[in-house]
Amino acid sequence: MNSFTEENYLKAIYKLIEQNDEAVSTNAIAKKMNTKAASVTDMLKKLSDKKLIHYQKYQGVTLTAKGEKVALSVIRKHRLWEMFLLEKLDFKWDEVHDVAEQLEHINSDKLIAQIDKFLNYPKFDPHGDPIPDVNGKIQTQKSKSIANFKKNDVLVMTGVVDHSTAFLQYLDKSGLALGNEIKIKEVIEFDRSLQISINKKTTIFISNDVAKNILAITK
Amino acid sequence: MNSFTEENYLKAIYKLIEQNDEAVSTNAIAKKMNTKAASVTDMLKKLSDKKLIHYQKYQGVTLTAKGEKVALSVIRKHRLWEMFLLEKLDFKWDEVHDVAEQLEHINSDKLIAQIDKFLNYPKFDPHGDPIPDVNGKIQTQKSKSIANFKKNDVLVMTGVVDHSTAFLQYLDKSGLALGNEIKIKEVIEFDRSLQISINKKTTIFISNDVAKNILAITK
DNA sequence: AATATTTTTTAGACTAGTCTAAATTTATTT
DNA sequence: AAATAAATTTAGACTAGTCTAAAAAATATT
Repeated sequence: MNSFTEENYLKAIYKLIEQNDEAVSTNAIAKKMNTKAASVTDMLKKLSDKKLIHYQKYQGVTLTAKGEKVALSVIRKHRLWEMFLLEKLDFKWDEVHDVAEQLEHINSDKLIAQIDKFLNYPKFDPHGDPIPDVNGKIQTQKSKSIANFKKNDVLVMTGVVDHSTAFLQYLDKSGLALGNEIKIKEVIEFDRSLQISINKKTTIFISNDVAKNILAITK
Repeated sequence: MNSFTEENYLKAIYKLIEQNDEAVSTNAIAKKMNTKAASVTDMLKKLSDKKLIHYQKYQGVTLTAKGEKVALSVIRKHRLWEMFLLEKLDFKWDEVHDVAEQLEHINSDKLIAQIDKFLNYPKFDPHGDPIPDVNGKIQTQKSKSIANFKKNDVLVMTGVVDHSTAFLQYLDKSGLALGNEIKIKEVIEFDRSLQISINKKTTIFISNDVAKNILAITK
């Protein structure tokens, strides 16, 4: 078994690799983990001994298959617990992270399998981040503009193309935010404008111009 | 904040005090915690410094109000998590303990309040053990023979008076086990025999002699 | 009341994880 | 290609929790 600390290091390394797709430096890990480079070096030796990372002095690290599996398992647990807190226990987004950071280290295959089932096997969290399956497999799916989807598609908003204040204010006013569930209720043929529902509640109309600037993935 | 280990020591001390209602010895704690007396002594010093226990060398320990509060909070979390696993995630009794041992240390007031709410504020776990409330208050209730209850009472079976093999086999055959929910469906005036349902499923008849030998508390 | 036994504590050592400060290696600049 | 700067590692120390072995205190036995 791996300690909480080891799991946290592996998760941090995974996320850093994900960002730039190259070996990550001791300093980068230290920054992410809010610790000192010397402490990181110590841990890297240990993880290397356990065959969880590829590590050569001064050369940065990558994950071994074994290490990646552990990282993905932690990420899976984190995201499932976040979903659970949000959907079943009425947590707000800003309350979720700290608790999930603790829960992600609970060690019980059955527990996480049942939580997964309880949530009806979600593939993405409300951020649009994919939830790895039991085997660590990730549903990779590129965010697309919601103008590309069709009637009755259920999506999760993951980003925007236009980052102008004007546009963001418009989104805010319309009640659209990252992580929202968007369902395409109607596609108007004439001008490709959309009728969409947000989080199963409010329904709004948006022009094709706006739609093109909102990124989402299917839920 | 207290470490997992400190919480576990406090919980162990609480339970030992509960059993005999007197100061508990270093050895008793060592046995309960599966550790050595020397380790216990070290921890007792620490807990004493933190004003969580009353400790004088060679004299055994009791909990301070502060220490008892921590212990009760851990027990509350443990029992609520057990209920949650059993009732919401289809765990079996023997699968519950190890996971609850981990979950009881998760630190989030909101989380445990929501779990409590989700379970509809249970006062006893399926063992019949009381679940302390947020303030550490325990619903004390003595187990009584089910011959003492009346029609429509909903109970939790907590024990037996007669421990003979014959009786236990009879219980087993009847589907009666510790922790079962028993509802008094009917009390026959004539011979004080009972019609009871077990876990909302099977309904059986038992004689007053049998009823006198089954202990339970109201749910 | 003296001796033996049991219980508890102390002393010193070990592991996991962290730190500071110094040394070493790599990268950058001139 | 030297010199300087930045990144990384090593050395040694610290805390939390644990252990074994030995010492001290309390309890039981004769």
